[in-house]
Amino acid sequence: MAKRSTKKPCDSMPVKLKADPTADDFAKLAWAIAHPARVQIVRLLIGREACVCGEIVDCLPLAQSTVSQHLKILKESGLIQGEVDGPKVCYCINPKRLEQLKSFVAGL
Amino acid sequence: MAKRSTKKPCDSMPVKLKADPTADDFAKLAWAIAHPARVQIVRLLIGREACVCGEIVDCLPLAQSTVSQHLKILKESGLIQGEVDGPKVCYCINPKRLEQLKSFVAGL
DNA sequence: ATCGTTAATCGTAGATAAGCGATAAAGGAA
DNA sequence: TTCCTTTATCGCTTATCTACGATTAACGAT
Repeated sequence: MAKRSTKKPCDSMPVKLKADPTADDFAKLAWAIAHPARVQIVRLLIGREACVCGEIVDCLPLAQSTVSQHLKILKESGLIQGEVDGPKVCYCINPKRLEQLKSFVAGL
Repeated sequence: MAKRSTKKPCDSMPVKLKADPTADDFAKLAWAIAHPARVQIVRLLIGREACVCGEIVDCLPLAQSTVSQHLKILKESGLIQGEVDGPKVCYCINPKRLEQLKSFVAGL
């Protein structure tokens, strides 16, 4: 499978790849779902379209503060959004950002 | 956008989600590409189908030992494979594993 | 104003990641 | 054998993640 001496070196890109903003954003999105709890949160939100933070906490075997941190990470990636509703906060998926992630991966 | 009191609590899943092996594997794959350098390495390998480690080092603004660590992480995720070729090591994408990642994300 | 609920933040501890230089291991060449 | 090349690993430092309990902040209700 592996090509050996027949393969030329980095002809097309002999220079160092600069910090690729695309790769940075890709990695940022991948990082957001690079933890099982965050995968589950994202799936949960996709499945029910919106969910109050407390419900998410009830669905995970994690402390409230820990879930809150995961939600913060997901929010910072842009994958989810939180909307204050009185004393509660309702989280939902950001469809545009999700599509961005999908196209990144599909484009590999 | 956010549903409020009209949305019922976790009716469909009131119990804690157990450690979902699917989510674990998903997170593992996402983790592998959750770093810009690893995104670039994966793209590089997809684009040229195989590449000697030294070439990858030449393409990235990182020390050889650092690149080697990233390659190790990618290898552990199953996304890439390394094949020894004399003193060199030729890396290539594992298509099956890549497809797995794609279907995970597409299935979100 | 006070209480109760909800969620974010603080502080802390332990684990892990990221980066590098230096060294080791393995193979080819002289 | 002795070099030279190539890659993995070690040792180390710094920074970040993960998790938790406790506290704070914000809101509704009484």
